[in-house]
Amino acid sequence: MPKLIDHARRREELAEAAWRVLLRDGVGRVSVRNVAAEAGLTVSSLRHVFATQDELLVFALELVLERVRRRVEPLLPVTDRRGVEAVACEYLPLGPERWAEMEVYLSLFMAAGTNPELAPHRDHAHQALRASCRDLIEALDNGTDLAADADRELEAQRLHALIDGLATHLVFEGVRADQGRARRVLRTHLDSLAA
Amino acid sequence: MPKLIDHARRREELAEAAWRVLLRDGVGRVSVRNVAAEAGLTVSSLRHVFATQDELLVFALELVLERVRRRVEPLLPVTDRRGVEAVACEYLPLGPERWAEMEVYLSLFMAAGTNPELAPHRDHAHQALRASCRDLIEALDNGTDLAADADRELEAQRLHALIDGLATHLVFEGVRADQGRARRVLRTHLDSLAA
DNA sequence: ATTGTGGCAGTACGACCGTGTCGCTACGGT
DNA sequence: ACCGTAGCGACACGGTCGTACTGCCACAAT
Repeated sequence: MPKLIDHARRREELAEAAWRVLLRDGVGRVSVRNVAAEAGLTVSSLRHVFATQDELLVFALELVLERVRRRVEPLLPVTDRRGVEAVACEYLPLGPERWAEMEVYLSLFMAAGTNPELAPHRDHAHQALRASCRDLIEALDNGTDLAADADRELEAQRLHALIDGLATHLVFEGVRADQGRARRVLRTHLDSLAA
Repeated sequence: MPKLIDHARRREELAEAAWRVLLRDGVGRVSVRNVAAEAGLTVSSLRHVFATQDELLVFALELVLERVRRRVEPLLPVTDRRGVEAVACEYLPLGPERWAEMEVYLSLFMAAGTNPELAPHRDHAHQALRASCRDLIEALDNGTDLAADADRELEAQRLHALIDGLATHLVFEGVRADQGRARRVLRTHLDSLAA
């Protein structure tokens, strides 16, 4: 065997290079050439690790999802109102790094509309966030922070939509959007569920 | 003067051809060549009307916004709870045609992140929808359908986020998403504002 | 010392891109 | 009847794209 490479590490390096290209030049410029150049490698090296462009895009999306999972996991299981807010806030792009992740996430989500390779990963992430919202509503219910007559499934969908809407707005409004405002909207929403 | 063309009409035809290309092949395939072919014209004809690709994209976005304005305008001014729900529902992509418009809208919004020509139009549309949500909350207030201690501006932002979140979910979930569900979530939200 | 192979560089191919430019054609204004 | 010009067809230029392919090189295994 000749020189060996840490494949997992290189995959992450290339995916992060893909993020930077996407953030700087848009999802349409995420080509194997541009990403390889951004990572300081040749196209051949990139294609040793990602045989096709789609593999690269899929991994770049999965890396975003994994980063979010990694942040949320230590906060589980959620038992009280405070925990619900902590997890929900984790889904919002608060801070430049998470803002960048959200931009990548949204761009690849839109790209999944016409990219069959991306679509299953988008759907899985969408359903996972929906399930997480169900858990959050469930936690509020156990903690008596949810009105007795509330429709749990419907409230999970409402929370899911609100989180994605707030996140989308933060992306649209740029890195320097008012993040405290988004937090306050989320807090108000959670408060209103108890009434 | 030689043969004359209805410019306004042709601009709309070309913009709708651009929509079809975007929906079928993705925003990355909205090139002057593809759009011209979709409209059954030559590139030269297209470029007689839209000198550059950016002009075409901007007009395609503006056409979406104008269609929405045209639908909402006859519902104004909003005075009661019923009117609020009618206008808010108009912002959701209920039905295949509006679903397509929303997909175009979202795609071009994301593209605006790295396209300076598109960015002002995105910002204007974003602020216009925010203003409309403010009006809706105001209407609820006048009709005593808003809790007395509610923060109007914050509630406008919450409604805005919920609408965009629901709309985004309907786009993600495809044309055959459960639109009645989205309606029910919206109704529940408006109901909750009175409590 | 030989050898097989992972890693990487370079090049090539065919396709598509935005845009500029030239020239023809047909028709409205005179 | 003539003329200018809007409309449009065609082509070229320089660029980027994904991907395939060849060949070199260093090093682990033998």
